[in-house]
Amino acid sequence: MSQPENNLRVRRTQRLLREALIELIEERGFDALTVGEIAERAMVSRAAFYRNYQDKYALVEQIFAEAMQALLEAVAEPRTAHSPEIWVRFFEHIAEYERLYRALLGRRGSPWFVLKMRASVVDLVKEFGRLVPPGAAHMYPKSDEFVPDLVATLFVEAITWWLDQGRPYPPQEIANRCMLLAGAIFKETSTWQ
Amino acid sequence: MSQPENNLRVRRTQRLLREALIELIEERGFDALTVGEIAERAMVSRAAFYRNYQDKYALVEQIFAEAMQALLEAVAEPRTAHSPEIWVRFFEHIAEYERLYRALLGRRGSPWFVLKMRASVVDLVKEFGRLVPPGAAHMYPKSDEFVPDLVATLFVEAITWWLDQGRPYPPQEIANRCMLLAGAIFKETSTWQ
DNA sequence: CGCTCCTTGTCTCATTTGAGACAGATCTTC
DNA sequence: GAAGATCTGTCTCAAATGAGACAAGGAGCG
Repeated sequence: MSQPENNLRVRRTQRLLREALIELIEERGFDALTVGEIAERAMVSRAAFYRNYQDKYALVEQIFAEAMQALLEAVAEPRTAHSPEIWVRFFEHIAEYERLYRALLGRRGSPWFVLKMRASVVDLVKEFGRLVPPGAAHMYPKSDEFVPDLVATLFVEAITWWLDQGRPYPPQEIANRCMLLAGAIFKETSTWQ
Repeated sequence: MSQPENNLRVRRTQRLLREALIELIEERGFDALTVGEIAERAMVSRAAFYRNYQDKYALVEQIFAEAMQALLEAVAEPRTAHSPEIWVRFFEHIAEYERLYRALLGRRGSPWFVLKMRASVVDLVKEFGRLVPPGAAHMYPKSDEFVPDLVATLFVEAITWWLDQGRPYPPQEIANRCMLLAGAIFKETSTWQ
């Protein structure tokens, strides 16, 4: 259902369905959509939809998974993998996929995505979190799940705000601001326990 | 090959091919394109291309024909069909299909389109030409093919200029200027013979 | 409750398509 | 001009899709 499929027809059908879904989320919101509507917009039969995806959630989940894949790749570039630079890459990725994230995280999306997004960012923060405030390594107890969660919430909130405002400043700057805020959280919580 | 086809797969294939062609004309110019390239961009097999079109010229011809159809419909709206207003509709249509006309008429297009476009506009001018300069009806000998041709050239040239400049002013104004110029031609040639 | 309307998920069969091979044309490059 | 590559246009067969029907399950409404 989601393994790498190299058949051209299958890839095309899935691409058309993905594009149709994003369009329709923008127009009417995810919750209001029916499978038939998505298929019609994609110029694909409803039967073909069900041959490719279990339901509309499976479709959006694939979209999401691919975006996360791309996000990881953007963030894990060798040269930047171990510097605060990764958060600039992070927001550059968001900007590149703006349409997708606006649709999924915005008003017409669903709280569901926000939760999934946050979960993904939590993983990122856990892996790269020590790099957030330059020089603040190991400042929070590694076993503590609360701090990464908090920082991830901050980042997701920042994304939606940033996109809603029409990206008032460049990735570099929003990344810096987020890092400063995250740094403050790190410093505060590092004195706990 | 171009009769109304209501099969969803056929319509989808043709739509994908049309979109791919426009994209590729923008990127590399019409002449440089191969059928295989167009098919690949469209995510359609080369075999499917040939099942739907004789060659790339047939494809672009269909695109062109559909645009002309839309142009005629835009121009022939009942309420405006018999007033100089049609030339405003004309440029509004151009603006709506800007991407298409830029691709076809611009540098990356082909002189071929310019000729086809001019031919279509000649027909328009012949049908509605008397409306160009308000009150200048019947000012040129109807059998004279030269004047409509000249005016059509003027209009096509105006289109490419207008689009290349990024549409410096609204359809209303470019239409007015063209009508004034056409009017001058009409007046001049009306004294001939 | 009962009724209607819509959506879902699944199925079958006809049809369009994709993959790939092919000969011949055309373009490149030496 | 010869050789190698690329493109064209056509073909075959397997595979994915489209049309349409179907039962089941809500959702809205009187």
